[in-house]
Amino acid sequence: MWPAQLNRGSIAHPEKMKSKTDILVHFGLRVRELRTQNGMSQEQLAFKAGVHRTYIGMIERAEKNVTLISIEKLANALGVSITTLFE
Amino acid sequence: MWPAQLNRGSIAHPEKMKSKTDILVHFGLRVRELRTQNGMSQEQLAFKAGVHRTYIGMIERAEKNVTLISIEKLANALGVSITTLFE
DNA sequence: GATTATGCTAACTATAGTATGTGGCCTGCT
DNA sequence: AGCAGGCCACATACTATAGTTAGCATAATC
Repeated sequence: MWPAQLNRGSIAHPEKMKSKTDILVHFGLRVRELRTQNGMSQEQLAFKAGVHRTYIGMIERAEKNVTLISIEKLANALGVSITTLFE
Repeated sequence: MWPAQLNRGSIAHPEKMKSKTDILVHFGLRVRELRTQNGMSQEQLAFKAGVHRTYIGMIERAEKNVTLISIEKLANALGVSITTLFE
């Protein structure tokens, strides 16, 4: 269930609060889902993906707007294609 | 034809040259393909996606490592899902 | 020539990603 | 009870760069 399949602006946040964008939330949840399915800790995934260990947590908590190169690294570490990562 | 479907490291670049990562190259080409299919100029796509016009050119030339939020903006502006953008 | 579209340069602000360290929770063992 | 290990969240601070801006150059078409 991806943002593109939801109404736009389905999550309302006052401007004064730190916004958690839909796409980041869903991406983070998907990463966590696949990671735990693979029986990996955040640290193991971080090592395998070649990113910092704290960064995985930030991604899963939708705290960072991850870049395409990092998306690919995560997909590869999780053993899936990028499209699978967004399904 | 995506990097995940190719051998890793298929593009060899000397370290002294600025590296054009596979995923960025393919993403840029895909964006340009869909943009031109839609009959849009870079400026029109930029306006529709809510990014700067020069940035579209940089993306298409694989000069920038685009973030997830910008990927979503581009997908929406091109009228496709993110998975379609990576097919 | 003019117009449209794109490429390029330089500089800027905001933030992605890194790094280190601490603290809390849970589980299992003695 | 205490202890150790595993796991994760969080705070702080840093470097590299994403994305923006303004202006000029180039290319293609009429």
